[in-house]
Amino acid sequence: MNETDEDRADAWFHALADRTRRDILRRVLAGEHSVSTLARSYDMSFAAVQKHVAVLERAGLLTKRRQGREALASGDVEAVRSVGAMLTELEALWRGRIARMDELFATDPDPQQ
Amino acid sequence: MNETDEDRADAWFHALADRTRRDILRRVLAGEHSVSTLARSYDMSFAAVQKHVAVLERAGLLTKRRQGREALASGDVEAVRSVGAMLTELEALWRGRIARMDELFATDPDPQQ
DNA sequence: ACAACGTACAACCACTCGGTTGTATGTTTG
DNA sequence: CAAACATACAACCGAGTGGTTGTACGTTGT
Repeated sequence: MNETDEDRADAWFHALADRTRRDILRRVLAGEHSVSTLARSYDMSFAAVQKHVAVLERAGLLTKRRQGREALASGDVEAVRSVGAMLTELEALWRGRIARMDELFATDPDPQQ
Repeated sequence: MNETDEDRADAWFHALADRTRRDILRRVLAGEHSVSTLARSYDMSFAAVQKHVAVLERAGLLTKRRQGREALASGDVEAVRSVGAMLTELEALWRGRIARMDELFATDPDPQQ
């Protein structure tokens, strides 16, 4: 795990640590939405929602494309999978602990058997 | 997804959004460690590490048990799996979008066939 | 042309975060 | 018992977060 990976992980988890952003991500994973369409769904200013979208974009969880005056946001499922993969790596460490506990019990007096 | 779930998710992702905390979680998933043992691994005060452990504990990603004067911390793999499951749910939303795109193309002129 | 719309960003504010030091309390060891 | 150790927590501080309003600018519709 190099420094850049940790930077990306910081951005991923920080982006996901806000419920409004998680909700935005759900919507744009399910389908493309303009920023103002998203903004209408929440009880906060357009600017606040626009900043949330920008955080998700900087984290690489969402991409935008321009269509006329609208910015259409789309969720990036590959990034979501990368975050999931990190959690799986954490699980693997835990499985390593179990394996070592097995070793502890497997004090086989006759490894030949 | 009810309010309590969102609260838990906030705590999970916030706890994971710091690289020191992710590193602590890796260690305590791999095996039990006392808080002071963990603290010796990082270039910061004991109090700072103790606070990181407390954040992970409040998020339910780690549990502590007392043994004499030491507090032994252990990672909770079930919580890690719950976080992973949330990411999987996000992926499912994306697959829903693909399914709807398939519907769009499946303009079958003869559904009987 | 011009009004309305959609976006982006700056400036500001209350609050939180990640670190510090200091203090209190319980536990182990000489 | 006294000294050293492990933990917990309060108080503080600079930096960052999540929200606001205001402004600027390109696009669309009448």
